[in-house]
Amino acid sequence: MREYIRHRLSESLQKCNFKVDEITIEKPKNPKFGDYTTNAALMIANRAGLKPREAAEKIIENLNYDIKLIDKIEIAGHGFINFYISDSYYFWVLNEILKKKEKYGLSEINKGKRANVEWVSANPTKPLHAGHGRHICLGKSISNLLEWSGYKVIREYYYNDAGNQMKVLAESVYARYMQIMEPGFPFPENGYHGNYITEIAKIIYEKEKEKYRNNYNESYFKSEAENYNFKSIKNTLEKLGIRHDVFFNESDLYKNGNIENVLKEFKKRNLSYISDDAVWLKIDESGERDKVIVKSSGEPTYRLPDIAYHIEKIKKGYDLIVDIFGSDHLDTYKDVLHGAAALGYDIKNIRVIIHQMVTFKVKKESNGMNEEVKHTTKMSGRSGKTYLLDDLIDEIGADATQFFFIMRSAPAHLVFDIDLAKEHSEKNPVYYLQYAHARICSIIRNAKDNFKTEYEKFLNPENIKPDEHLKTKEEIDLIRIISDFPEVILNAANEYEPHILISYLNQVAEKYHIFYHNHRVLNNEEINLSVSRLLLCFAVKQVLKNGFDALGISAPESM
RNA sequence: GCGCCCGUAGCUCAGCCGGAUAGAGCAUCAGCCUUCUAAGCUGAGGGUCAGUGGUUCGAAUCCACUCGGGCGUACCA
Repeated sequence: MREYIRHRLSESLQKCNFKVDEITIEKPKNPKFGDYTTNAALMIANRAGLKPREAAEKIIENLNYDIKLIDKIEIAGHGFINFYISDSYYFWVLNEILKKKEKYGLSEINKGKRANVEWVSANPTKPLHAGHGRHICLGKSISNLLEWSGYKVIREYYYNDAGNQMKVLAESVYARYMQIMEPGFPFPENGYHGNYITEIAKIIYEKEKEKYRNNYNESYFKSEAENYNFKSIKNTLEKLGIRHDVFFNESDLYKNGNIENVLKEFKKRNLSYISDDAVWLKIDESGERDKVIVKSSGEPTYRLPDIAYHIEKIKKGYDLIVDIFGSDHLDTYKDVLHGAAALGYDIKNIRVIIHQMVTFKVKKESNGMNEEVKHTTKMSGRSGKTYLLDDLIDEIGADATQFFFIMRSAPAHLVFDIDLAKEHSEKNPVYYLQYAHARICSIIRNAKDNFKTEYEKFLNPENIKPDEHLKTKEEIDLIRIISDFPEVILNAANEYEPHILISYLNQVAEKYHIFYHNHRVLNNEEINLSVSRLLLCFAVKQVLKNGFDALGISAPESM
């Protein structure tokens, strides 16, 4: 509809000889200003030497449009042109929803294109903690949204199984293993401290007893620890319904010589130099921002394999490559992109999403007083315990976890109110949405069980014309809002912002609850009205369901 | 110091590629269940859009500066 108006408008503008670079057509906040509005007249008035209202009149005179779609066009305010869309258009959309069902809202704009989304990519050195949640849930929803915009999405996990960290991990486990037999055995200075390390050591001891006592086998301890951690990570992801298509092993980059090749290329193009026995990558003229890519010890820093990895992704020819990072990785991705670009690779298809950190808020009852306790991302209080993502999911459920982590725009800091998320009541914003869906399911069940005639007509609605029966404000508002769904979901995908979809679905649920409160759906006396309302309910249910799918939350049949 | 992000109702946040009266949830207060789920609906109060200056028909939105907060600025990942 927006595009229709845009086309008609530019035709008219051409006829009037008005030149304008970009006309904006938007939905006014206030419904009394119509369904769509344009400021075209205000934009061109100055240049055309006309008053805005005069320009608006001229535009309308030359406007050619279908009166079946547009009821009326008005000039308002200083020179806004407001379009009022006819109800028959919205009833046509209602029919479309009922036809397209689970495909309603699926865009074809990116049909045939492939997108690679890489996220999570946590190192198998420790279990996922709650702070990881935002990253994980954002990536899940963004991947879904891209699918709704038409992409074939490849979900990828960059598996970082090389480098120094794994060595430290193995040594940490070995130390705990030894401590079972010799409590005084020294723990490595920069070792991993979590309880899970001790847990892994115990498992090894039970399996192998004293086989490795004073007989350190790095690769054995490494692989035991790695497997344990990765299993735990995958298990947590599984709870959130996340499955990756590709696990890309960092170590492969070493095995197949990619790292070395990239290093050679840098050298050949004079983009790197040696200083203090380390290899540095040139970033800019000043040299102040140059970064070490190979340490003096001969080991690469993480930047080098990251560059090689991104080059691999670019070579695969994706139409879109999405990287999702927390703000703590801010500087590194710039170096990585810079490195790839410096070697002549095209980085224009790479889109980097940076999200801010999370603060968790918990209210604790202590001594009868309410004490508000805030934890930061790392959630490592004095107790030494970290708050695991797993525990969060177990405590508040997968849907609330998903919802709360994506309910704010990525660049904004997020305060996660755990008590609110836990609340199984009207306070919890997740349930507001899901409840609307469950209510509809309940009505459909009721129809099936107690309104046989209506239900059969509903399944076979050939002779039912909803536009003859749905006349009230609540019904029309509802039809209007669900007709926006394709536009909104595409917008959320283009912006990589799931929260756009959340606020929209909130409006849908709100309109539905109002409708529900004011009108009874099933009614023995007015069969066709009941069936028409059933059809409307079904369409709303479909929009909610499709939206939940893109967000990554479930659509409960009952609550 | 430098780079990125944020500053909007008591709290958490939308709105930000300029548009008409700045919105939502929570919290507070007042109403609505013999009828398909009250996890719902209706109403009320609550604002110097951090500040100052600029750009223009018009600024929460764009620009500059100031003040606050977060993150980064490693031969850690």
